[in-house]
Amino acid sequence: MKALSQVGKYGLRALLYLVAYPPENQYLSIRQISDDLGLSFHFVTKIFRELTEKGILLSYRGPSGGIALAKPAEEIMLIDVIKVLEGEDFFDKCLLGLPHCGSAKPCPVHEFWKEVKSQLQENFSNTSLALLGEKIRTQEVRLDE
Amino acid sequence: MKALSQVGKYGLRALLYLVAYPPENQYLSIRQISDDLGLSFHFVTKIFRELTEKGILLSYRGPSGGIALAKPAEEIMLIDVIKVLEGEDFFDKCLLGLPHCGSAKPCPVHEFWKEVKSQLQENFSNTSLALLGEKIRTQEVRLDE
DNA sequence: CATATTTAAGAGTATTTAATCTTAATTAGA
DNA sequence: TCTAATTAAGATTAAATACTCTTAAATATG
Repeated sequence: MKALSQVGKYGLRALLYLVAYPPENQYLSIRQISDDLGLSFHFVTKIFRELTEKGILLSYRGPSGGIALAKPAEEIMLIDVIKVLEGEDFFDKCLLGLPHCGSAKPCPVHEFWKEVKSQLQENFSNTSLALLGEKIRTQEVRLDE
Repeated sequence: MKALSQVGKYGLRALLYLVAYPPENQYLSIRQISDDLGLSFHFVTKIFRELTEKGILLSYRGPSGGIALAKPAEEIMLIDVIKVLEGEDFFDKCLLGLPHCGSAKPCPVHEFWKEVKSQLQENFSNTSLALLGEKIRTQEVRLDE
């Protein structure tokens, strides 16, 4: 199941890299992230621009410039990132693509799909980048490969 | 969340149409299904060919030809259809696209995503086309729009 | 002020997915 | 046997997504 686009996958991985390995009091360069994760520098740059415009990242140009979190990682929830990268309507879509599907005109799998989306949304709403960053640092989970 | 491709969405809708409104002892033409659901005849034909090759449908050419279920609708589970239309690995993919993600090398959202996929897989495994067809016939749910 | 380093912006290209079109094969019925 | 109705097969086109490239703007440092 391909739930996320490449933008979503790469963006989330690159962002988590920053959260897991933040430079102290300074910016982290996109080049280091993209090289370390084996992602396209230009593609990551484009994705980060979106995150910067939407207030999740700060960016700074010039030598020793780069990007940084705009807020403490404790205050950024996974759902905020997903909604920027995949669109605000990420959790609103009918599994069969029916535009008027809803409680009034449910599609054949509406009720069940609603529950799945709700579970996802709740989890993403309660998971901070800080939590995931910590799991990465302690090597409980991995960001590469 | 775009869980299914157009092939999956159209294919499932078209198949459910057949299940909900089966002609007695005969084939249903693809033209009637695609016209009624407002889908491309050629696209649906291509999708049905796949379902025929994989043993979910029977097809018959010539006048009063068309397609029919290869087995009783009670014996066809949603998961069988999804796996044909979206690939056998539909439930095996890492949310972040990491090829080696698994219990040995989990990605940051592995555990949670595993549960979501498992819930989906279980539901799809326990839902027969017959059940959904009945819901459509009784207008408890809808296939159009 | 010159240069190197970095992100910003957007144009351009490639790949994948979606959809359409054309022709062939099959079959029923007049 | 002819014609119309139907699916099969695959070529072709269109659109969306995924990248890549080039140039501009900002800024630190010598």
